[in-house]
Amino acid sequence: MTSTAEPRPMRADARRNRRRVLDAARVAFEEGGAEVQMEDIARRAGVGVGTIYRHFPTKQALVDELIDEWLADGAANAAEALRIDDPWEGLAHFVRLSAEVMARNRGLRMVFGDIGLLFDENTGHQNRELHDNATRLLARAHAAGTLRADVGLREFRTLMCGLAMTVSLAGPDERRLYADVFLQGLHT
Amino acid sequence: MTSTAEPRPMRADARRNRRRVLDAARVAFEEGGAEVQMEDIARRAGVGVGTIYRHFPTKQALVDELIDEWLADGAANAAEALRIDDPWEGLAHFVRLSAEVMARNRGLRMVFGDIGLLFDENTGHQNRELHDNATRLLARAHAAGTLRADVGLREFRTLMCGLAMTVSLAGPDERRLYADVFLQGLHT
Amino acid sequence: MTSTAEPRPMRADARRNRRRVLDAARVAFEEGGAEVQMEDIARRAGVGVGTIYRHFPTKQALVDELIDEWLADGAANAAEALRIDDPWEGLAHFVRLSAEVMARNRGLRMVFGDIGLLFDENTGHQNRELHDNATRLLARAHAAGTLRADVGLREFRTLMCGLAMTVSLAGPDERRLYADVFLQGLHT
Amino acid sequence: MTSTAEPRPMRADARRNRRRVLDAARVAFEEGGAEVQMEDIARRAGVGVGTIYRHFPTKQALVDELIDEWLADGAANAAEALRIDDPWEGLAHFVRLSAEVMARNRGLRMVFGDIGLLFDENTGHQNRELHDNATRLLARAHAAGTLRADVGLREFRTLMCGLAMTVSLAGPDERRLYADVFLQGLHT
DNA sequence: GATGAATGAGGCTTCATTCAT
DNA sequence: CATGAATGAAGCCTCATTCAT
Repeated sequence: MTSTAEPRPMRADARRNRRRVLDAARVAFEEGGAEVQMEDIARRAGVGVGTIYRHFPTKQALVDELIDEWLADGAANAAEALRIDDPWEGLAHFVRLSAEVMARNRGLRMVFGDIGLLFDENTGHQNRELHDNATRLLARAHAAGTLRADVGLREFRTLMCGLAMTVSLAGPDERRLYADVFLQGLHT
Repeated sequence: MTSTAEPRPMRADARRNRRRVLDAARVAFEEGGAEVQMEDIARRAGVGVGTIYRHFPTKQALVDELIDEWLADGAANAAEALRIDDPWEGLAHFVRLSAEVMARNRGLRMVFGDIGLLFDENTGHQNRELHDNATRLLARAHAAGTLRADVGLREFRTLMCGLAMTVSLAGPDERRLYADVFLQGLHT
Repeated sequence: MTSTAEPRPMRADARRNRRRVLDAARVAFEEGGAEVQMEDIARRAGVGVGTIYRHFPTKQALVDELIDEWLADGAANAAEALRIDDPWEGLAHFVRLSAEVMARNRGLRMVFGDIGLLFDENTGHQNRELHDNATRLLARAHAAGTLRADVGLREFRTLMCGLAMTVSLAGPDERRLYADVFLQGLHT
Repeated sequence: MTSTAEPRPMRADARRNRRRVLDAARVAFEEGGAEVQMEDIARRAGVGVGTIYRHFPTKQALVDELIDEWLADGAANAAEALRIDDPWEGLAHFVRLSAEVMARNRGLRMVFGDIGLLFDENTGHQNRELHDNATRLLARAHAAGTLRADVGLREFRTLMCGLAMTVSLAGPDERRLYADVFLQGLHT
């Protein structure tokens, strides 16, 4: 919602604090699951709770911001994947990059329990760019005849939620295997 | 005081209430996620909170019971699958049946956020029979050369957690598709 | 309140249950302090909670009954003490017997925290006979000049509450010492 | 994070609130016995329940703090008494001062029902200074031949618990009498 | 009559959020 | 602006009492 009309440049230290809070929150959610408390996040960030509330009106708002960052990462990954000419390789690249992002954000998944909800129509979490890029990645693969025809955007998204679960349970060096199994499942 | 430590037959109405609580809890977790309140569960079950606590000392104990039932269902499914002679068909049957069980227990997944944790060494949730039967299902498929060699019990379990997430986001008629994609990913 | 007009003879087993409950309660209060639960008492008595409620409408009523028994014991002790001719020896005998009773009822003290309250005007716990006998015991000792003049019935009672505390903390073989110290303090 | 583990000076208002809570709790326990509720204490202190829990993690912790203050008062009284040269007068002074402290803390006694428990080995409530000073007070009196030889520290403590009960039932102007009777009982 | 399962008001405690310093 | 102390609604659980078996 802060697309244009920047209200105010924000002081350097304020921006730094904001960043620290977001990073601390991501780590905290990862270690503590859904029940991390604002005090924990504040302590990790090295600030007082009050400072968090200066930047985020609500705990939920803080979580929302993390999700938006997650989706933005996804959009960038999809864009990068589109630069690969081969349709299937592009899709595979996107899946592998996404596995990393999803693993890094495993804490968020635990907050919601249900990643799927994040991409739901009722939540405010849509990233147009991600949506568009993913659509094109799938379309190219469909056109090339390498992606199962019965897997559209909706199915792909649902399956990706499963992959998110899987990779978030796996160690860093296992993610590649799981991405491969996943991709094999999608191939015609 | 009953000499040989009989677990006591339990009055008919008590057993019925216990069952109602478990069923109500499953539904409640499904609709309300992890934060359902004991009062909610009680209301759905048509009993007072006290009755829940007579049967389950703790909210967690109630959840644990549901999980144990889940695993027991899994064990039974695996046993049924073993009765199918063809190794791959047996595995496929187990995966499809499991998709049903996992979908029915989607609420529990949300309670934990992390199903993987359930099968952790540190939690009390192991079902020996499920473990043994699954091991044999995989061994048969490996011997027949139909299952990817790099997918052992651990990997299978991790992947199943992903499938649990996927099917719990899907409608009843989509589960078959997701199970198929999953199985295709596992095949050599 | 059940002086005359016995409502009904009460069946033998009913009377026995009543007795068992009272005894179980005394022991339970002693071991568990004020927070013993009705279930505990029932278990110790070997009956169901319902049976307790058949005999005592309220937990408080059960406690009241125990207190009344305590006071009745005290009255009997005082009567016995009055049969000793020597005034001081009579008083001493009463104090020593009381030490036993108070020790046996230590649990009740913990229930109230404040034995003094038991003898308060606002509670229903007066035992006329105890009151009268104690008055006479003191009067005799005062007349003989062996009891401090500044210790009347009120003061004596207050001091006895202290002795109750002391002996309830002491082992069986220490009670005599504490009673002696107590008596020495009262002597002229 | 303050390198040398400073206990932190604590903000002025925080310290004041902590004090208010302790004082309110003392009064509340006195009036309401063991079953005072945290809400009551909070209301009396003019703070919210949360504030109590910021200072004391548990109701029990609050009680513990009051007990420690009680024992610290006792230790100071014993130290003061030791400055009196005459052994018996020193002991007498300690007993009289203690009567005041015990009366002021009558509520705490009711919380436990059993003060003796407070000085038990299993509770964390020992005050080394009180223990040492009391030991010396008794030793001096024993050496002077004015204190009964069969009353050691243990017996003295047990008897003091009785005095605590007595004075807490008495009005302010009666305490002196009860202390005198007590002392007379201890004298050779 | 006896039993123990069911009830539910009420207590202790937590934690997101607000506000004085 | 930053801090962390204060707030209080809300949740889990207990236990005296009631009631169906």
